[in-house]
Amino acid sequence: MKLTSKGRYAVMALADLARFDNVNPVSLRDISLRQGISLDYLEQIFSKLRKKEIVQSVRGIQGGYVLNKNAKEIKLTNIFDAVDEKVKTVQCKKESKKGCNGKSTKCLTHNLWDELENHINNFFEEKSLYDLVKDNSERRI
Amino acid sequence: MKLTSKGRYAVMALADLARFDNVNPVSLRDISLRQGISLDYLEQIFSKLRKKEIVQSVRGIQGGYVLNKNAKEIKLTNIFDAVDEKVKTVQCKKESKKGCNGKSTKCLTHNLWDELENHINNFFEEKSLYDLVKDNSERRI
DNA sequence: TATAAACCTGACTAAAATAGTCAAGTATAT
DNA sequence: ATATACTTGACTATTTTAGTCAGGTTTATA
Repeated sequence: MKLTSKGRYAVMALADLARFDNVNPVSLRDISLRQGISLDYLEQIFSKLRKKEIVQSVRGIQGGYVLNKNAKEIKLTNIFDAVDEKVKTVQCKKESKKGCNGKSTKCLTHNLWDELENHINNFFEEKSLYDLVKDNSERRI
Repeated sequence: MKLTSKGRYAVMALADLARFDNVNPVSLRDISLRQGISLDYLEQIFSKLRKKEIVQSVRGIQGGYVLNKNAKEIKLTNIFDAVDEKVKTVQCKKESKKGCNGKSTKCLTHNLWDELENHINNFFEEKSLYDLVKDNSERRI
């Protein structure tokens, strides 16, 4: 059970962006250098973030990305959703909800996995990008 | 972020065991049939569970496995730990705790991942095998 | 208006993890 | 005796991950 780099990088990059986007757009190159994430990989990630309207792009020299919403309105859920970082506990979801293929003993633990998924997703629902940067605002230059 | 089959199967198999081990040891073959898990794979899993003293084996005809502790004392944490299902959110843990390699901007999100790990692990600490089977005891034959 | 910075896209791939299978045993109740 | 069931270790196909690579397009500014 682990978080993938894609989800982790997305949050790291947006946290970085949230701290530095006050004046100008932030270039991926800067984020790449500060966070130690490959530029090419960042481009993939930001392409998805843009499609989900979490960030906005500014092309050309001095271009980059800016947040498309207030940092308080961007939940971790939204970020993970954008980059396809899903919380999956069990496959049998798509089948009939009760009994999982009719074998009633099979999914003794079905409710457990549901609870676990909810438990984790609640965490992501409660945290916003703002929650991350406010704690680090004293580091701001 | 997903739960692996190994962890999931371990819990499913133990829940099955907890329901049926009142009288006799439960054979892996029975669990395999009821839960739809490959026998060979179950053997790998139970080998680990036995080493961690979560179950006890009984050899020979009519043999099988029994729980080695009261179901209330077996937490999901213990199960996942036994089969190496770990909750991992971030790699930089092993390095220096502050700043992650000295780059102070890098781990803006470090605390977040710690919180997430704790959040998930708390869930596993709170749930015991008994919690699973008590909810399903009315299904018992 | 040339040009370099920076965004944009899709295809490709090496490495790691996963989810098993397979083979060859050993122990013991009946 | 012997069938049942545990025991162990090696092996492997598939999938996922975590990127790289190549080739663009856009636009501020000198």
